[in-house]
Amino acid sequence: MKPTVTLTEVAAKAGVSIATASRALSGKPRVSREMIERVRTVAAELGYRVDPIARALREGSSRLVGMIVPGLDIPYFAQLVAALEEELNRAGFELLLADSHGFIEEEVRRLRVFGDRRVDGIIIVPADRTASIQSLANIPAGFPTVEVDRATDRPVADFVGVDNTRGMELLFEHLSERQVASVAFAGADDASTNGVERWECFNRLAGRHGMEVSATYRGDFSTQSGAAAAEHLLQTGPLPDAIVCGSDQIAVGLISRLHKHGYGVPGDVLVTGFDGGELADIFLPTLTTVLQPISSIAADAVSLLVSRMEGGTGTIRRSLLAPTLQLGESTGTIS
Amino acid sequence: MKPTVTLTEVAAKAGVSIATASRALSGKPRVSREMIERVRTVAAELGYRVDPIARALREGSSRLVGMIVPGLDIPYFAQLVAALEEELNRAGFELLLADSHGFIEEEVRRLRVFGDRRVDGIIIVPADRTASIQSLANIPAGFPTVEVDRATDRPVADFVGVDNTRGMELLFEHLSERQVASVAFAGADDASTNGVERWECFNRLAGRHGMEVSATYRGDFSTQSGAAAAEHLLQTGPLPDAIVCGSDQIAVGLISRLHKHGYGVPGDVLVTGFDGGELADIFLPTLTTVLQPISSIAADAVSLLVSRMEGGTGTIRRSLLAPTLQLGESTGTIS
DNA sequence: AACGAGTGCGGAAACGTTTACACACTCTTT
DNA sequence: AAAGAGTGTGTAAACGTTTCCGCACTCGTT
Repeated sequence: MKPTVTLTEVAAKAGVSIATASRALSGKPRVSREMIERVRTVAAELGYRVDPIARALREGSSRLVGMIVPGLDIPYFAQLVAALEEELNRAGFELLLADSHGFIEEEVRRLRVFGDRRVDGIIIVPADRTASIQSLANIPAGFPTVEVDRATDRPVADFVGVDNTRGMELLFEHLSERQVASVAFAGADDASTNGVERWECFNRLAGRHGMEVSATYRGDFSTQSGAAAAEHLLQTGPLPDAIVCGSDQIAVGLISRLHKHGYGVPGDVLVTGFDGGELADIFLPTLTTVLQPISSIAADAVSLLVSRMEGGTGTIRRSLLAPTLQLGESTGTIS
Repeated sequence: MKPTVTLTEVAAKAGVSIATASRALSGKPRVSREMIERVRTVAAELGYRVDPIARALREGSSRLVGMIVPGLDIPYFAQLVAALEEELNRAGFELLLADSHGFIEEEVRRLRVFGDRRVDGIIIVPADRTASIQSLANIPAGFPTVEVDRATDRPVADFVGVDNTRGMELLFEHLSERQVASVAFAGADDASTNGVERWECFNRLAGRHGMEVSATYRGDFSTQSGAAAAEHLLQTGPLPDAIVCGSDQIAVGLISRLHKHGYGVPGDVLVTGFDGGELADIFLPTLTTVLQPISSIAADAVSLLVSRMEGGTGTIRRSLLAPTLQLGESTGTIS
């Protein structure tokens, strides 16, 4: 699978030096109009395509972007990767994908490989809010990097993610309309900024809307965690009017478990999710959730990355994108 | 993000030529024991790591494996990618990921880029049973390639996937035990081998078990298709005893839609899925489905690929892995 | 008429490896 | 004692680009 036709051959056939051929093809100045024309034609005839490896060696850049996620099998991350891959491709980059499985050591290891491979930029969903700061410290300062979905505590790179505050506000407005007086929280622990922020927003907004907080459970974003939350809530007392969950996965895990214990949603308790996507639409009941603007996140992340790669310097940016409320049956029949 | 320390520096510090240094590090013969020791120590001290780009240019291989899937946002493919990424990494390869979105043109375009990038192998889930033969024709004969999950009609590369026949047999044995007398099918069209095979198996096995086939619907593997199937079945007459679906997505889409029309599962009709995974476990009702041996598929695919890369020649292989039956509530309460 | 600036092109170096080849040396074999 | 077979090491070429630099030439300006 070696390059069939090299620049040397193109140059030879066009009767010019490889220097001129290179300039003609790459659109660099100091080449005459007709020369450009001639070389281009020959190149097209021969089906020449520049060898990315040779170019990378010479230029020190590869038109490759490395991405690290903590768990590809998590639907939300899969969607994120899908959106980013498309966006990167549109911008002319290939995607080098790695899964950290949530381990810091894996994260640093894969980041190192990315460095060796001379990726032009890095997209990362940090495994841990604090520990990942160390992983990212291995990246040279100013290297095009963007954190997606979750941020690190100290702003060490550009960040693009959903506006958790706005999302929770939308949810509480809705719950308020539904006359909810008591709420419980089933979310994630402090390992991720999303875990922290959604939790803080929950408390603040429950207070602001005068709702009583009956119980809280914090694990991770998985369905198993949702099930565990259900058990916890059932043990600590009577169910509240509504349960706010940190992700759709948690919500369905929780609903599923409540169901096993004979409690129905929205009959016995209202439930909300966070993320949106296919799961929310097809689950029974369908989920009232906060719909993440995934394509916007992807587009924003890539454009941020590209601007950095083009030398765009300046202070670290933080881009929070507004989500939308998606109504489902889990907070009552849709009117 | 350039390599900080090169082989030249290591050689200089060790007081040897770069040739010897290279041989010492790569474990090639014709170097003395103590020299290997010396160079290795110096390399470690300096934190030297070989530059994959320079090596790729020289050797013509990159320790990169390209993978193409038709839709990363499809949960099953996401899981497959996750499993393969892990397996590849274990074998010392990085994953270059591309999404064809099911389009042949995208497929050939991305394959071409893979070629330019000198990937050492290709893993592909063909977009189309027949059209993808042409895409794959662009790959030089004998180039390490493996089709996963779906095969092309003509065997043009090694294939690893689930044993559809076995899977469907497991399902029908189960349905037979449940005294099912009439069945309907909601599966995918002829674009993929899985679509074809599961359909053929369904017909064959329904016949063998003496079940009446009430209706059939064939779209794609999505939940939308499942919903459409539900509508179709409801229109064509009374519901059968059981509905066999071509994927879990179809199953949940179908159940969801049946629910909207007031029909319950397993109360009014039994439903089976195909694939297994989180969705099947948490849906209400949980799904009786055929659990794909994803890790085995991934392991097999990579080992097949690696053996080809090591020069393993020989006839094209076809590896069908046995799935297992996973019981859920959708075919009746679990005893 | 001489000069400087600008333009078009080619030669060759450089990116960091791996490896073919040559050389020197040590044993073993005749 | 000469030849042959290893063994350890170094020199240099090669992979395919991009680009620095130098040369030749054409203008427009003094």
